[in-house]
Amino acid sequence: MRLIFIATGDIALPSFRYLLENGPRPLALVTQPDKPVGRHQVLTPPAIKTEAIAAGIPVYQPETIGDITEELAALAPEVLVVMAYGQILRQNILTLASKAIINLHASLLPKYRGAACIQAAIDAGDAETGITAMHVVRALDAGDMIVSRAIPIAADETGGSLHDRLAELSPQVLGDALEQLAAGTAARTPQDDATSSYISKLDREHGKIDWTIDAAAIERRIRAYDPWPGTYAVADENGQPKRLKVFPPATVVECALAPGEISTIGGDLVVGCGKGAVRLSMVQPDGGRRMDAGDYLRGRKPISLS
RNA sequence: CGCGGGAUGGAGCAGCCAGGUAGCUCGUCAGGCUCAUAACCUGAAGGUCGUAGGUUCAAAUCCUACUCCCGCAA
Repeated sequence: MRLIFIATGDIALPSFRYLLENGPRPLALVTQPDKPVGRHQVLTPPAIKTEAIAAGIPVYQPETIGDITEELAALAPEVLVVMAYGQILRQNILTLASKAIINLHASLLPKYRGAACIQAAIDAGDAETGITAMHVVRALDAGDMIVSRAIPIAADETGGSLHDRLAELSPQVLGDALEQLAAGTAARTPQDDATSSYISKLDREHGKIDWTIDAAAIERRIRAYDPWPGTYAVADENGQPKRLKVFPPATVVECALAPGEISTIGGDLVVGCGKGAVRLSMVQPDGGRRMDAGDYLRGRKPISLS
């Protein structure tokens, strides 16, 4: 089967490797241009590009994928596989493949269409999530579903750990979908728009903790948003507002504290929430490195969090 | 050179602006007290104050350069 792989995010790496090892070998990889990364803005290629080059797969990095429509058409692809590419595909790309254009999405659709689907599943307290393979249509993540697989979400699951486990699950879903497409037995299950939800892209500001909500919800969010976009509070250190990043694990405890009020009993940092309280174990103050909450309390003297 | 914060015994910090004995909260070790303790008391060990220069009678502190860590922005 003639296949072109379109992906940027690391979540697509295991699926790409799967194709390299088990076939069909991709005719080409389309990925986003190298981007400046980190404090020094070093131009960095996507990891998947590096692997493609090592494997001798041709790589395209157009600013807009529509720019290389002709080059891709010349490869006469039967199937396009898209995963975490980061660009909306135009109509002329959608009709490029003779057989199908499919997308691997990290949720059990129709739940959590959109970018932050992994975080959303943890944040909502879902018992399971998964990978769905579906046909790509013009509406984002709304195409008919081919096949999906689910995995349970652990009690201490973080966005990072779930991302990695879903990445490892993806090749199985991809394999299933390709096999069914080749055999002509692929399902086309329409998504129920009534039960769908859309999750927009997250940025750091989404990580500001609202201490007026339920402690259990805060604990889930701390896990869901780790490592991206991360969660933080604003600590009042003698009248100076200081940003305090918060990392898992956090635990829900019974403690009568007002939202944002802190207790340091026993060396722990316990923060009051709208309902209940959370004990934070790992934090990172402004200008400092990540440390135990107890260490933080030893040197800094926060009055409250907001 | 995108903007900013930081480097001080094992941990987290103060001291720096107005140079003059290395400090705080812990930890570690030894002893004491207690039915008991992440409790309390007593004592001890442990620091080239990131690196290299400079100014000075004298530098953690002032000046210059460098290294490393971190946040923001992307």
